Amino acid sequence: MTATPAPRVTIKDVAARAGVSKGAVSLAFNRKPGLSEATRDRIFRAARELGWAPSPTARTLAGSRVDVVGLAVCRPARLLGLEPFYMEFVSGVESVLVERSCALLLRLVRSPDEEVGLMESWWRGRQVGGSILVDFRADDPRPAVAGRLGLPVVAVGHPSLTGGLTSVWTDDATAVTEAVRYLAALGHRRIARVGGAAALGHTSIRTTAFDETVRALEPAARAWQVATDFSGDAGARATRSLLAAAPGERPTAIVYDNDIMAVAGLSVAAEMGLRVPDDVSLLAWDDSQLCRLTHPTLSAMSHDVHGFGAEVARTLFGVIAGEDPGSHPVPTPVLTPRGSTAPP
Amino acid sequence: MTATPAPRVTIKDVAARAGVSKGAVSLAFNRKPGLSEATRDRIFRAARELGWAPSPTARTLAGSRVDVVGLAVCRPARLLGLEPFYMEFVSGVESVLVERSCALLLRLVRSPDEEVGLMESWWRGRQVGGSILVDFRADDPRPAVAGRLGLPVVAVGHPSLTGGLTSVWTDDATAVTEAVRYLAALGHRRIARVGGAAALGHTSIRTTAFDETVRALEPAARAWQVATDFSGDAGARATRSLLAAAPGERPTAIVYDNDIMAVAGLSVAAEMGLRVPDDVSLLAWDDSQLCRLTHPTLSAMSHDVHGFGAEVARTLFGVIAGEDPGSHPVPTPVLTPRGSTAPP
DNA sequence: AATAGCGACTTTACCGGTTCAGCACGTGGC
DNA sequence: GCCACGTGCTGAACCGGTAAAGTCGCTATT
Repeated sequence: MTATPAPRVTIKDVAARAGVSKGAVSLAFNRKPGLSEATRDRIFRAARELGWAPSPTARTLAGSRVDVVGLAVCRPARLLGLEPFYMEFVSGVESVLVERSCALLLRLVRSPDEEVGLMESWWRGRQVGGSILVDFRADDPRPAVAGRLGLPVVAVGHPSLTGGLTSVWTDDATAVTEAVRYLAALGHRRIARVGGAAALGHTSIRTTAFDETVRALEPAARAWQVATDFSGDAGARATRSLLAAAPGERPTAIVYDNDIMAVAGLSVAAEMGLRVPDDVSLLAWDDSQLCRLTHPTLSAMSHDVHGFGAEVARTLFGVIAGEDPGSHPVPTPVLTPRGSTAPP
Repeated sequence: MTATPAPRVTIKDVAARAGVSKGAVSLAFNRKPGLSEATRDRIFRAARELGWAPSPTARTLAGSRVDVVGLAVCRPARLLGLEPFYMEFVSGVESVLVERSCALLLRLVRSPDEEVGLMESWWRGRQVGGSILVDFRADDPRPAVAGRLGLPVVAVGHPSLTGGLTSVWTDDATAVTEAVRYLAALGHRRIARVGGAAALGHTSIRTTAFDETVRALEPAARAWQVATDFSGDAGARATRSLLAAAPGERPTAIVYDNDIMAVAGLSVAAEMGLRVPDDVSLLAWDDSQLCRLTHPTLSAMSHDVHGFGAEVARTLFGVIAGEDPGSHPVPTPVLTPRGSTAPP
């Protein structure tokens, strides 16, 4: 690694080769007016010949835009690794960033406070030109912080949670309603839901929607809901306790807030000697490939997570460009019936 | 988002407040000698009062180190999301980076060529101070590129693959041998392996080790190996074709190269009416939480992926600091027997 | 007493771009 | 023939730091 000292080529070299000043090179590379076609061409040719590209660092320092967007994720790594959602989401974000040769700064944080600190230091230090905010909670401090700093952000979450920030969101309430209606249509009257982390805003939205839908559907129907931490273990525990009731008392259908927990639920059912879907129907959420790998395959509320990430990135560029705050719904998750749901 | 124009505070403000020159502030913040305790204290106090921290961008431009490390991953996003391995690995890397307030630049690329291009532009543009290289292939171009550029890197992979670069690796060959010996000790004589992507170096290492171990063990034993793309679907397909043979001909034990494929295999066995582990034993690799969520639970070759990532990051800092190339083995994956393996 | 040496800072020159005031030149109007 | 103006480009200042060379006062040496 004591290799070549790397022959750095700078704007000055390009300018010299093209026979112009570095100011001209700058103008050319920022597509600004004030240069003749001929000069512009000469500059680009010189740059190509020398294999030069403007240094993002210097550009940033000189006060123009920053080609990096930040994403801080606040969940234990153990869970993150398992949630197919995140990597898929990130890849969607990337797909748009790449087009604008923008990079993604990723950070796993351990607490919301740490995330707020990171927003501040990233922005103050001009490390990012904007940020993606996920996992909104009730009374989330981030909208205020972003506003105070003037940091361009897009919030992933329902507008009711994101305090006036530009948001991109899926209509969880409608999706929950659709899920419950589907199970009810199959004849289920005792429906349970294994929800995600109670502190997260979208979890409460789903919880409320679930409750209302079940109640509206039929006063006699019963609903249970359990909060978890999204982990498979928690999903297994929740399922076990739901299914431990007497046959006439226990739920005949369970909805899960992600697919990992649904997989765990499937295995708990097997372990307890219950057949899926004959004895109990299971419905997953997010619908990663995992849902098609189990036996039986898992019915799921599926949505295009990659596209979701892409939309978030596009929206962020809008915000950075100075667009007014707005609300950007993406398509509602759609029910994909497979082998784990059937009439009771 | 038209908020406060952000009152940037710079080294000059701190210097003024502490009554010194900005050079002195720089000395203080880089813990260099040449300042009295008293002055140093005054400077730090001033900085604290103003909430100032040095701008990484300016530091980078001024030619000192870059506090960013790069990681380009070249696999389809669809697969990445599913491999618990990656996020876990990333979180391990992060855990070390955070201590040095270093950031991780993550990029998903579509081809090895694109990755090489990225290495060059990252390094030329001083976007990263070093890089982590994963997924080595035969005749991988990256060692040469890194050498030519003088880019500090650490290669994740067996030294035989990483062309003299500093490497961090797990002893896959030994682990495969242990896995096979274990299955043989249980009494299995027809053992199959569902491997990963054939193009990857560590896949061939495992393939060779598997072959040799089985052959050495007992000339009469039979071994099958199938290459896949690591996806659950491919794992399912491979399992299906392995188990389609007549009862006396088909393998009684299958080793998988990751846990997703093992989960898929489990479901294929169920779908074909075979009991696990009575009719066929399954052994997973990587051992994420997923292995404990299935029914039966999956026996696995498990290793500390988080710790692996951390070691990689530590090693990278060593390389950046100028250490000579070296080989850093991390503990060999260890067999964790669970419910999916038993005598035939 | 002159000088060397050192500690504690300050000065100054970059790093690689962006930006803007200014300048030379050609053109059209009167 | 002179002036105003637009075009095309240059030069210098600046962004926020780092690093090497320079300054100054004081003690130790010869």
